[in-house]
Amino acid sequence: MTSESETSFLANYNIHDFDVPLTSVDMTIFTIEDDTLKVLLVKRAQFPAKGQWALPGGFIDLTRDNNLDETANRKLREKTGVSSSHLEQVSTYGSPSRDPRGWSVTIAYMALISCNELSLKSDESSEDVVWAPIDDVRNSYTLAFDHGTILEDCHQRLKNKVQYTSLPISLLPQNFTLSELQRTFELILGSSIEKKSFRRRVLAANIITETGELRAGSNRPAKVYKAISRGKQHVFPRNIEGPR
Amino acid sequence: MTSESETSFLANYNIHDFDVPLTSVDMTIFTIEDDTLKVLLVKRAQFPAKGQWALPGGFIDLTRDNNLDETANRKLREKTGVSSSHLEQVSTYGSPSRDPRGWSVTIAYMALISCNELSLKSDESSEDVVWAPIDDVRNSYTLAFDHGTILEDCHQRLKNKVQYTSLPISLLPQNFTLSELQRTFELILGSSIEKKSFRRRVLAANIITETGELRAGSNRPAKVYKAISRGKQHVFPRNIEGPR
DNA sequence: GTAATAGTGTCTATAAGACACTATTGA
DNA sequence: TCAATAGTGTCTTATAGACACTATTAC
Repeated sequence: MTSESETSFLANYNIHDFDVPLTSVDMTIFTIEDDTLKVLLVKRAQFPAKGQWALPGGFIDLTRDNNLDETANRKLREKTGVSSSHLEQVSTYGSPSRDPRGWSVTIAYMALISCNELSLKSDESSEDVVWAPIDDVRNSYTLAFDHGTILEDCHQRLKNKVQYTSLPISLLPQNFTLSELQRTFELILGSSIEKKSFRRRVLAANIITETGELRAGSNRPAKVYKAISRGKQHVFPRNIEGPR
Repeated sequence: MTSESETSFLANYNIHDFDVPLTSVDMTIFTIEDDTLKVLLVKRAQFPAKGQWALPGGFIDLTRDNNLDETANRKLREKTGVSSSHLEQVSTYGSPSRDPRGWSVTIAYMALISCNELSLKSDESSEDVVWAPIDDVRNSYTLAFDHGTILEDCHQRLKNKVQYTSLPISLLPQNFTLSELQRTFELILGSSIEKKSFRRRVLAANIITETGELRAGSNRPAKVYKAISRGKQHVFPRNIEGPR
């Protein structure tokens, strides 16, 4: 496959002979806490944009990462301690002006995690880490670079996907009740869902199974379910329509 | 916004002090010709993978491109002469092994164009340019790098989108009949669509309008339509289901 | 007239929304 | 008993598939 002259071409090839953009990975990490959809923000401890809020992210480790998903997973682990969850590449952004260091490209990932399986970690790159309610970000946080746009695009992707996939299951702990799942869908969708429709739809899709346990309360106990294949998303052939 | 110390940080920052991946843009350009879905392939005139078939693409021009879409549009123009069409970012790929020059990232775009508005152009980077029928690629072409995977992912995206968007309109000339449009959907979908269902769906969506012309033939002439807003895709709330 | 393709009428099937209903718990 | 939430029965509505039907042209 590799001819003799290709070998010599490669021997003489030096990546630094050309101008290449800076390339990084940024993460929009969603969770649900206190009945609210939240996103992970870090206060940058280093230049550029030192002291500003931003999405967590960083450079590809060329010696360790074997692909972009590994970079994203590494970032997720560094900030949250979580290693598995729904991880999805959303979009890639590039321009000469989005970072003051020059032409830069960032691959944006969206991650969904259950808030009770994690422990937030600051590190040398961030002086503070918070779960910001998504609705507060626009008013209470000024995000560095084009992270406002990236966050909006990821949020929009999540809102779209709640309409035709089972994705929000990844925001819950392993075990959950149908009411909890419905509430999660409603939080993302921003409107209420009719209970019977929701249950029919989810149960007919054959993606969750009863654990046999019951969740007690001062009311009728709810059946506890878990995903049949955790992390896999079901695609429905029809959107949730919402109230008519 | 930019503090005094950030300014000095940037003055001392040299992108070449760090290892950064090679970054490129690759294009999967679809069209329909001879009642067949085809994809544009180029035979590489330069190392690496000289002489192999590949998707058209290349490096970001840091002095001219203002964002990644501009890079993709430039590549599209260089190869086909077309400047406007449906252009959509599909996915970004990165690994140390996908290009022999080292850790590399490529942003993959999908473009849909009408075959009668274009003229294929070879240039110094490609010794040959062809429209390859999508079904022949797997058997008759060995693609360089990971372009086989990229092509499959883009093709899958197109097949998914035909089920719930009006995207295939972008594969036709400005004017078209409903039968031509239906045929286009069927080619991508890989199965027949019931005529009445298709017409109801498309007409109810209010995305095309009669031009007033008729397409003559040795049969009843067909009404000629055009897109109301060319390039914009309609998203249907339900998938095409196909034959029961 | 026929062949061929354009275009319609209308029935059935599927899955969502609406909403009233029953069920089961703790206090 | 009541309050509260879990869970069901069943009617209506919207849109897709099936398929037979009519319409309009060239020859």
